Amino acid sequence: MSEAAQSRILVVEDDLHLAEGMAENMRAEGYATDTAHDGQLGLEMALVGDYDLIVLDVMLPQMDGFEVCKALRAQGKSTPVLFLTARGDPQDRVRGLEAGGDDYLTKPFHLDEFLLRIRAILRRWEWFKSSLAKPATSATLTFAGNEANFRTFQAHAWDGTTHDLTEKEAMILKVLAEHPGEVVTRDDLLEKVWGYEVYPSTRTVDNFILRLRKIFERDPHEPRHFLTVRGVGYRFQPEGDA
Amino acid sequence: MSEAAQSRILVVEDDLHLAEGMAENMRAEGYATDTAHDGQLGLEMALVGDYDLIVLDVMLPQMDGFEVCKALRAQGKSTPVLFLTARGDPQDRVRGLEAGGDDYLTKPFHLDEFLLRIRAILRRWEWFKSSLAKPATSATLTFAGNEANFRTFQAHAWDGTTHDLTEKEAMILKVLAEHPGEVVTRDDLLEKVWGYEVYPSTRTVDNFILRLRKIFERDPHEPRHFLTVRGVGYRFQPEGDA
DNA sequence: GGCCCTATGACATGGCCGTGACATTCGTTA
DNA sequence: TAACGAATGTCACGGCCATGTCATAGGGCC
Repeated sequence: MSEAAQSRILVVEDDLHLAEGMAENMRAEGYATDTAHDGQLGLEMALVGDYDLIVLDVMLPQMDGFEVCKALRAQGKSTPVLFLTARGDPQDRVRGLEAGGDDYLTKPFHLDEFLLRIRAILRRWEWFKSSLAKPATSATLTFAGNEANFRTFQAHAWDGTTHDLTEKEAMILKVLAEHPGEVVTRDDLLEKVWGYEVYPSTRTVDNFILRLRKIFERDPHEPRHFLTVRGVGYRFQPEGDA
Repeated sequence: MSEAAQSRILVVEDDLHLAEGMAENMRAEGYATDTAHDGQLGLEMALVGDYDLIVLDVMLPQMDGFEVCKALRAQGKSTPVLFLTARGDPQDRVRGLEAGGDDYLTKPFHLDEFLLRIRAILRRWEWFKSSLAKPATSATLTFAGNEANFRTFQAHAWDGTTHDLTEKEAMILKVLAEHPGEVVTRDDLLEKVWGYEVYPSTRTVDNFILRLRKIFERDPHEPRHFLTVRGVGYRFQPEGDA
């Protein structure tokens, strides 16, 4: 598993045996895992480390899982949290969601299910999907006679042609569109679309910009909407000047 | 809650007070509820009535919940069952699943949690059944010379052939058809069709897409209606382009 | 026991994405 | 203003992974 895009997971669980077991299995799946055995330490690590997911036991020494999660959120950390709880306390699920958790699993659980949840949470484009959830408008981007639909992954260009967008194309377009007129760094794009600590070589991003230009620009060589800001990144300009 | 497609729920619980409390709350949520206070009666009602969900206490006079469930299944009833059990017996969950139950909740439980589970279980079938309930049109899907009837589970393909759809085939088709043109994730399909907490391995979904293509596509190798969006999911396109 | 439906694994395949090479443009300096 | 270096534009190739596809196993029901 030599994935460059290795997800970093923090396991906060006081049962050493269980913690190590989970960590082991996740490593086998290609995740990079750290463990903490009490809430206090867990919180510190979560705050400092740049994790993609935190697996958080509810019953913990020092500080229980809910508190850890709340503290995290209070500090502005939005790392996804998967709660683990012993069965028998039906309120846990509700409390977990209230505390800002993302998912919830009761012990004892099946390993398969555990890994499935993790995978589900880690999907890069959770943000992408969730951003489409509510306002119907946000699922669509319209500019200069172009129209891109993030739900259908289809785009209708100004010249009447229709294009199927790929996953990355759509995501990059969405990131840019979310900051109209602002410069978006390559690193911003990489982080949003590819995830933390993934740095495909530099040309990669350019290539996708290139493709977007080819689809949406009247003259790809003379871009009016996907502008380069030399040394910094790209800027999306919905209203092409005359 | 004036849903025309009101879900019918049977509560089998010997604690009269608790039973009435649950029924009350569910009614407030818009469900139609009946109650039975022992296993024997519960089983009879379950067999006769057309319920969408049965909430089944494990500890019951006459006949315990597991037996009721087993008997139900033996009679070919596949109504979803939510078990209620007093805390303390870790094996209950396993026994419940073995008996053919769908979910499991330990007493005492939080009302929110209870309703949450109910909603989750019902969601699976509710949408399917309710969509068939009223407008005759919605029970039928027509596209590109194909016609599928979700009430009869029969499909007439463009080439004149007739196919009997299986349960899963029909449900997957319906999920896709409800979001024409939109990309539907595998996870979406799994959740909608299989229900939460059930995650068949990845290839399963593909196989059903394959079968749908074989039935409805002129050239299954060159699909025009059941399109793949690599890395994301599938998209149903009623109007095949020329 | 036999049938139908579903789930799973193995293998083939095709497309997306990443990479590097080269061309080109921009900014900077003298 | 010309020249040089660096950043970006652009293209084409190839690997890898998601999907297509099939055959088979398992499970429930008759």
